[in-house]
Amino acid sequence: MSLEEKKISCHLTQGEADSFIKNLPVEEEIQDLSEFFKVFGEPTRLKILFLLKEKEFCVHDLTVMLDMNQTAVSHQLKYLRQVRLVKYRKDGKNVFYSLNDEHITGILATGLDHIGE
Amino acid sequence: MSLEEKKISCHLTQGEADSFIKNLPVEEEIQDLSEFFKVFGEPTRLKILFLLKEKEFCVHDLTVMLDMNQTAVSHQLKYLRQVRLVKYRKDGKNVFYSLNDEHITGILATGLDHIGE
DNA sequence: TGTACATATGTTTATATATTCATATGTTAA
DNA sequence: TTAACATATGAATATATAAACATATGTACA
Repeated sequence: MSLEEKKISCHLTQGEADSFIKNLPVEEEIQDLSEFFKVFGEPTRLKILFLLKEKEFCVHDLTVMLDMNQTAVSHQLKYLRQVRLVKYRKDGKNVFYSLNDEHITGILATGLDHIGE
Repeated sequence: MSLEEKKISCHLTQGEADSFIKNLPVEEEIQDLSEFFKVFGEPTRLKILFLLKEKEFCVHDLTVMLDMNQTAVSHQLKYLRQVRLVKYRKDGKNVFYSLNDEHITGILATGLDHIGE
């Protein structure tokens, strides 16, 4: 019996295990992917994204509609900026934010579809 | 000038703001949705899901392939069970886990598509 | 130029949670 | 029925992070 055939686990040989591990996304992709999904795993960010799906808004618009602290909204917008899901333009005293990724609407729709069962 | 027309924010009247707020998913949906996405926002859970996408595995299989503490794996499997993304069957000493949701593959693919740009 | 307004950001605090440790439960086979 | 193995789980710990607080920056306008 070769080394390859020896079970290292319930039903796995070393060779089989290696093969499954090899087909996993590499560590960096896993990290990036989890950070991408993490964005959507927080209620405030979700609400911001749902609002921006309709049209661009300035920070104060969002603060009013979300009924939240301006600071909290700004921090979340900074977060969304860093992961490049939103972009912004300055106009006088205001900064207008809008979506910057065409996947967002689809992702949100899939999620809604899921919980709507 | 009616109350409706008075700006309460940068460019919003009260009526407009109310309208956008009304079109948001209700609070409970937002909560459910964020908890759904939160599942995918963690590297260990992602790896488990990617592995289970191939075939069912017992806890020890996963522990070996992920090179992780059995306890940590069990805790994440419990989590995944609770949000109904995996199901399990017992077979003697082993418990085999498999995916329990047809959205998962699509969600993962969309995410990979996103980070692959 | 000073005041009000809009936004950003560093720090702190409170909370959530991933992992580990210790241990319990359950199963199989000697 | 005892030993070895597989899995689960409660508690402790360490870390991440959302929100709040204090404050800074930047803009417009009187």
